[in-house]
Amino acid sequence: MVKYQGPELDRTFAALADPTRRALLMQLESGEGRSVSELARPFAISLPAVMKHLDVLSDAGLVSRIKTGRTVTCRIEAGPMEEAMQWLVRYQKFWEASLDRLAALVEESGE
Amino acid sequence: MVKYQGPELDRTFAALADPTRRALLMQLESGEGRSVSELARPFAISLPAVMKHLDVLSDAGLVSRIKTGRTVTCRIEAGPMEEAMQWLVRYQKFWEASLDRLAALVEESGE
DNA sequence: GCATAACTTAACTTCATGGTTAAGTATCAA
DNA sequence: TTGATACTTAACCATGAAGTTAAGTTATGC
Repeated sequence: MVKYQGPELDRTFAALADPTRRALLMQLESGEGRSVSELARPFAISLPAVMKHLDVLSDAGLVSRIKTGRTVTCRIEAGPMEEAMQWLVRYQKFWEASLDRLAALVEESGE
Repeated sequence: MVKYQGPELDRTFAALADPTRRALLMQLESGEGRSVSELARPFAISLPAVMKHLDVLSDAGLVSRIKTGRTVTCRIEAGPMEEAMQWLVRYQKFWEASLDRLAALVEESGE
């Protein structure tokens, strides 16, 4: 019973492929919500450009937005990252020589 | 001393965002090398199209190619995936409530 | 040496992405 | 009620990504 996770993984990895979007997620790392303009402030690009990045992130399910009055609060939604990580874990054996305990433990518990 | 890992992560995540490329990597999962045409066979797309995907994968450092005579043997290089995974790990706390052993084990061994 | 197999390169098409500016819609504050 | 704040939408542009077909190289095998 394997979930059909193709398109979701596509969107997740694609969303994470952009440095601006990763920076946006990093701003949300504290777990506290932030407004769109607050998120946009550190960047040199226009507000609409940031909005598009937020669209990509929420299409990928990585960010949720709630409007309260005129401000929109963004929050991180890490669920899709879990799938991405599980995809990567399958290849861990290939770098585990240079890796620490993590690989060993996963391997150990895997079977 | 944090490595400047932006562009590498860009390329890694971008390479993983395509289902054809993920399928190519999955074919290399056994660890044994495979020729280009062997890799291309399962796909409905043309050989040059597959070649371009292999270019993206090797630009991202995820695949190495060695030419022997007229055949090119491809092998998986998982190094860059480790960085990607380490990036994702920072967000693990956001989904760990709903996660299985993996999270628990990583957490346990992590500190 | 000649045909075929295994790639590679080139030229082209189409569509998505990431950016812009300009104008539009709410909402809040005075 | 008017003006500023906070976001949204629209229209546009340049670039790059993913595919195609066609032609070009370079080995092998007979």
